[in-house]
Amino acid sequence: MARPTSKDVAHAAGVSQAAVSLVLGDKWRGRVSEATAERVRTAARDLGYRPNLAARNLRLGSTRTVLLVVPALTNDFFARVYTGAARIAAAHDFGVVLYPSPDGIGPAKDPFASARSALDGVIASSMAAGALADIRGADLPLVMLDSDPADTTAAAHVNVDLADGMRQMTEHLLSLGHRRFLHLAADVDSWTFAVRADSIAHALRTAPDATLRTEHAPLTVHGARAAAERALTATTPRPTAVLCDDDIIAAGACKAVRRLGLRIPEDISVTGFDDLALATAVDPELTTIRMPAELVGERGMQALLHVLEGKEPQSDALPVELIVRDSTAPPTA
Amino acid sequence: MARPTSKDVAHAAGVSQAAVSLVLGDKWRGRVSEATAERVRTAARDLGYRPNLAARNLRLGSTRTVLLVVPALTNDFFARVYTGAARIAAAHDFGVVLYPSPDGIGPAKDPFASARSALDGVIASSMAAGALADIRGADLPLVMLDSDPADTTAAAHVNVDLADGMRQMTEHLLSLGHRRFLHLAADVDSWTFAVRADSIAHALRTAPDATLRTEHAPLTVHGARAAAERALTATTPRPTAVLCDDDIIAAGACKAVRRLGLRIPEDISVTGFDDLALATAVDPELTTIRMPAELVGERGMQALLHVLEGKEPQSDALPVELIVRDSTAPPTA
DNA sequence: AGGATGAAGTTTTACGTATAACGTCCGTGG
DNA sequence: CCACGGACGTTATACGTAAAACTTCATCCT
Repeated sequence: MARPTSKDVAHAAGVSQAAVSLVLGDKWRGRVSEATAERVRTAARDLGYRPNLAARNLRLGSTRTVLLVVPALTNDFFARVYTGAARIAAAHDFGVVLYPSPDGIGPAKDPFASARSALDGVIASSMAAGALADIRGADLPLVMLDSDPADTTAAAHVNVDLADGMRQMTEHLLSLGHRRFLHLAADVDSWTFAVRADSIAHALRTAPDATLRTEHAPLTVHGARAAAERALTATTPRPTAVLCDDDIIAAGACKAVRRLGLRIPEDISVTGFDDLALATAVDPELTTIRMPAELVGERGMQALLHVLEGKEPQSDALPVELIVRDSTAPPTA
Repeated sequence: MARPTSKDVAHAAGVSQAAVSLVLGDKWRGRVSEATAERVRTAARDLGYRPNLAARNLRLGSTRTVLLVVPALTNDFFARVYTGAARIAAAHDFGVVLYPSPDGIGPAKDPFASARSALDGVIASSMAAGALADIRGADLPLVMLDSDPADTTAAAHVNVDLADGMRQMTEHLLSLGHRRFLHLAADVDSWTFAVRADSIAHALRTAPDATLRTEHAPLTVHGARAAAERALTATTPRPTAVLCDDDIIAAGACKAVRRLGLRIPEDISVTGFDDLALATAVDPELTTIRMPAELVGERGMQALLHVLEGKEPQSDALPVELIVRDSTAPPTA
């Protein structure tokens, strides 16, 4: 038989469709007797009734579903953001649908083809500058995570104190005695990486004798390895510390250093960013900056829920933490 | 103003709502004049009209959306499966919604809370034995990837020739001269891992002098490291080759080997499985088995589309490939 | 006694879309 | 001169649900 509807349940229980809706919607205290309610419930169970979500969404004018747009799935930062967002959503009887932007960090082309469900709102994390055109056009409430706070198309922002993170990292290296730096910057035009570069430059002003070379690297281990190798061989005297925009880039940098026959951290210190699972999967384990990823997801969802309720959300910069592991040490030269 | 409906567009263009639906649905050849059609289109554009998906889904009785259930997001195998599935889906004007089972490889609790959009079907990848109860109860067409073909609740299966993969890997090590094996098995009751164990046992029958010890390890780098350390110190004489169920476990095993002061591959060979990004991010790069992950996603989606059209899908085992890198070598002892 | 109250339902309506069924006008062939 | 079929639309209806508005009947207070 075809999928049973509430009308079928009503017929089976000998009541009207409205009664079924009341009972199953748990809004029947004082409107339907306990006996009838029980009859409806068993009828529904016997028929295997599942409400038609499309009809409910149409009726209610809301789907209690939000879209989370992320640039990549292979990065567990986003997995943790999702976890946090989904937890808060579940507590408010909302669902989260995940849309990985197909080109990695790049334009999000028609995310609504991927999730044709009607949506109540959108959360976008760490997206590149012009990547959200389609989403903006949809006039849905938008919360941006880890993105330029100056972007006014978003109803709210949730950001991590990245500048403080890169400052802490740079000062960590300075205090170890490093003065010649290589910055392996992600080859992506996104706010989150621009902040890192600024912050390094700013932190180095306190050390006038420090030198900084910047090299751009793709967000893959092998691409980053090639870029690091290039930069390390081309720069004399050789840098003693490599600041990477990301743990993935750092993993590539480590491979490059070893390829050149050098040791980490004795000859060169390497630092990551994000504290991905990768950071402790490689040898040596990376000194890095831990992002409160789940908290970012939670705050993002809370902000969106506030927007949906018409309240004004507040946004503040969440703190990060410097995690010192085995990839940094004082320079020997 | 509130979101415009097709009725608003009709009013603006001076036609009936039906005409709007015909024009925008691209089903108007011979029913509406080109001039009127153009008027409707500009009116729709001016008002920023977007069709209400919930209403359309209700009317059509189909959402052209399928759910992809995966056990984890941090594993790029699943990211690639998604990519393949989404590509095929897009070509057929379908969307894919991703549901990461919250407990990693474990029970999928109410996936429909996560994607309350009505769904036309479900694809589930590599899920543990009893993890799909809720999905089965939803009486939606179900395609299973990388799962027990004997499970008859699925309308179709897409599998990779894992047995052949583990056979190739075992024979690779045998041909290098290894005889003392440690199998680091994933601590998960799922078909995909059961096959690996069987296949190793089967392949070792051709070498009567070979010994095999099996140790269970969690699917995390650190958990696997601990398990590997335990097994390697407890077994004498020490194994010369470690067969891991997964690249993540292999990464942990590598850390364990180095902690014991041994070298890879000179003292101990370590093998992975899946060819994740991690396999080439660690040092040495892992000898592993490459899975045709995107192809799995594509075939899965094709099978589901066939089921939805009432056709019978065919299922065959996709081939894998042995990738020899730097983590395996002949034993020196 | 008689209206007010409340329990236990039912009838009706609306959500926005897609499409089947139905009109209307006009040119044309017989 | 009239029936007939295309071109160009419109009107009406159904999808399944939630909830407002209404009915019915028994009880209770004054």
